[in-house]
Amino acid sequence: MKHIAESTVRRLSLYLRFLEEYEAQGHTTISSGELALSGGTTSAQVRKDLSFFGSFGKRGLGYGVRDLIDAIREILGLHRSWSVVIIGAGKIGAALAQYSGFSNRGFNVVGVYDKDPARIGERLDDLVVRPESELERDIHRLKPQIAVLCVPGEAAQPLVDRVTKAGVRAILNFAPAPIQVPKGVTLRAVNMATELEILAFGLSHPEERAS
Amino acid sequence: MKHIAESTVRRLSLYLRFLEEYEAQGHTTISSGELALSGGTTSAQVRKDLSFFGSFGKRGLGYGVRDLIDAIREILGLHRSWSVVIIGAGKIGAALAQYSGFSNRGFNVVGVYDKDPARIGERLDDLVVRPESELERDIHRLKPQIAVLCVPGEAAQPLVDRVTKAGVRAILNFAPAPIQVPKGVTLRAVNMATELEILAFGLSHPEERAS
DNA sequence: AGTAGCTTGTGAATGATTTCACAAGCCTCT
DNA sequence: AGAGGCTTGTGAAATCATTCACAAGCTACT
Repeated sequence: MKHIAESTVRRLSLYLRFLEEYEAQGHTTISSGELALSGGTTSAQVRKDLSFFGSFGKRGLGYGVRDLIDAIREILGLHRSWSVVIIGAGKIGAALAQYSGFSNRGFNVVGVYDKDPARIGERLDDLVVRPESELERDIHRLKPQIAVLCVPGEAAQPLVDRVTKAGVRAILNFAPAPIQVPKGVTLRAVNMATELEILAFGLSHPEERAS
Repeated sequence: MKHIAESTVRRLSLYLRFLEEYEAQGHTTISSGELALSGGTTSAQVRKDLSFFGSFGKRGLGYGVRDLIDAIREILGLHRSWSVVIIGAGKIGAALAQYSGFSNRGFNVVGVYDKDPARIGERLDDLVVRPESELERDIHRLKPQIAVLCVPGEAAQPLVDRVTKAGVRAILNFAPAPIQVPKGVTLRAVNMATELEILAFGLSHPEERAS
């Protein structure tokens, strides 16, 4: 299979969310044009995105909503569940640990960790904050594939090194620091400062930014 | 000025963060190659990114760290401060309201709002949660440029309509729903489910994803 | 069975972004 | 003052992503 652009994967995720809503409204079939509206894109883009993975529609008719949901879930790897550890039980980490959007989309939070003894033992719904020193042991036992990092910037890289060495294959980094991962590990970063700064740029240059 | 790609702006924000760290370490000068390492990019990319806005380096020498910090801050629109309202004082909204990374980078949170009477009046550091019904009045008075949305998906669009009508020019959307904004308003969305799903895709297709 | 009216799937064309490659310029050393 | 060793800034080339445009295929209707 050819290399797939991140923008394509991101749009598939968006389509999926819209399709689920659309199905809940009782629709059974949808055209690429309707789906495009939800994602702010074009019908050709929708069809091209899907075409990388196969053909899922019927000419003249469109796509079966349920079939397409299943197909995209399969493509994204959501036909199975994934285990997640959250590292850092501060404000953001705790908020994520209790965020239901995680668990009810097939991402099971199997552990929350912190360094601070004051936080260890704290309950977050049905999870209990555990000491960071237990990370390796727990990762070997529970085999989480994903680690979500919610620690201060300077703590991020050493923790990434530890969890990747222990076998974690994907990192979602909320820590405000750029990090390096070994080959074969997928990394994504969400940086509040960057998001705000992109907005500030847009506000400062009204002429040359779209929308 | 030509249209600037979002990817360029995103990298500038990254460079800025690295430069600040680099300055704190006592360096006064830096080459495009060194700067590229921090952002996981190439020296040519760094120079091209900067070239859209002018020339800030000295051939043979590199860039003055302080000068470049000032230049990028100016480009991004960070030489002034911006006012932000946070809408939704649930877990994520509250975490953001108390996140110091906001305020100490020139983004002043001037208000936190919620619909739930149980949350109104709650203190979050030096902010007090205010009722959503006061939004329009406060926006006219305080003139925030940016609204950060941390509400349930279905509540998002109506709130966006209200705040943009009241004069907000930029939206950072954490609500798990796609939203529409009028022309002239800058929008960014951060969606936890999408981030995790991109990771899941990476985990499911190890051959064809980079890194 | 044939026609009309849709909509998909996909090469080709366009547009955008990144990378290359090198002339121009600065500093240091002799 | 000239040579050597760097590093920038930038057109041109290459790569990557999106949009176009149309043949192919399905359904419904006559």
